[in-house]
Amino acid sequence: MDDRNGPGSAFLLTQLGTYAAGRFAERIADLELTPPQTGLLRAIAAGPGQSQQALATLLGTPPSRLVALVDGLDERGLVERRRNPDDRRLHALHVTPAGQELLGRIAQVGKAHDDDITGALDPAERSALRGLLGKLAVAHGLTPGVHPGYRHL
Amino acid sequence: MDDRNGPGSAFLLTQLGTYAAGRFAERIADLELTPPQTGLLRAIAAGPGQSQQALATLLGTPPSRLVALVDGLDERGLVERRRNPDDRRLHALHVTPAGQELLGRIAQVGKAHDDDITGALDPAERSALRGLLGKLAVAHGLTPGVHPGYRHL
DNA sequence: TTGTAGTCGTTACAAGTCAGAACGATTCTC
DNA sequence: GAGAATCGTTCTGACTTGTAACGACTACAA
Repeated sequence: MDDRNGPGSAFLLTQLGTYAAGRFAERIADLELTPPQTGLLRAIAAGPGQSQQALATLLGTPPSRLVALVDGLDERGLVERRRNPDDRRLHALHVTPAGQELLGRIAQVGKAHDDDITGALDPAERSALRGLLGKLAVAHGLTPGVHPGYRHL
Repeated sequence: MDDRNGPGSAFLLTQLGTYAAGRFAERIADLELTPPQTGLLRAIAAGPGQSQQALATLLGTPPSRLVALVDGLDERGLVERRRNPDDRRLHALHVTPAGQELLGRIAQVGKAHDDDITGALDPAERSALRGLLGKLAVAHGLTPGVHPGYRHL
């Protein structure tokens, strides 16, 4: 390969991305959450009252997957399915107080995770990296806060 | 969530990483290769004559998975299993001329992929990004050229 | 030498995950 | 009101993956 120049940025990006995803999964496992559950919980909190189908299209997952995910969060009392009185087919999803409290802990974990990943950089470098990554995310039209991982979430 | 500051670098990293991985998978699909096959082919080329078990531990995959992967490359004449005369249990893996030629095309695809991913940055920014990502990869002890994706490869 | 333990590659098996089709309940349209 | 369409759910089939057993072969010990 053309390793005379070392790996390209794209390769480093996927390498670091999967590494970071793995570390994050380990961290939130302490909260007994999987990455898909975490993403779903955040998506529900970001737009309360959304229907499952709306979330399915937003997250890019088949509706049948959402059922199991919502079930898991519902059974633990983190999320509620409220019947929409105007259209009783829809289930309006809301985060419970317990879910809100857990979101706070998720935020703490996310912060620690971020510090861990970028720990080798000084503040100026961190800021520069953040700017460059944000620029790329915008350029490729990535939805803020949503993973493009079709299979994982 | 703490989205008042926007997403952290770690989140952007996983988001861009999975996105880049998906785009790369699409590109090499034109060569009728999957990402795991591509990684394996490169690993064999990087260290010719290695045994399958050595590769399994290097890539972090169970040996039983390697069998199917090597089978796929072997059937297409890209890779050879040569019997090691000193220890006939081992299969020394080598890339065939056809495999070498395909590696050349993979390198071209990788270059185009890299330009695509970092296309929104000017040369100075690309260089800066490359430096920062390389620093992080070293800090986290990532093996050069090997994905930490336990499931994908 | 013989035999016993250990290693390598392979195969067989079981568990889990996922997408797509089919189904009831409900609503919209004509 | 009747039929088409929508939402959530369930069911089913295909696929993937790790673990465990198996045969071939080697290394070490008596």
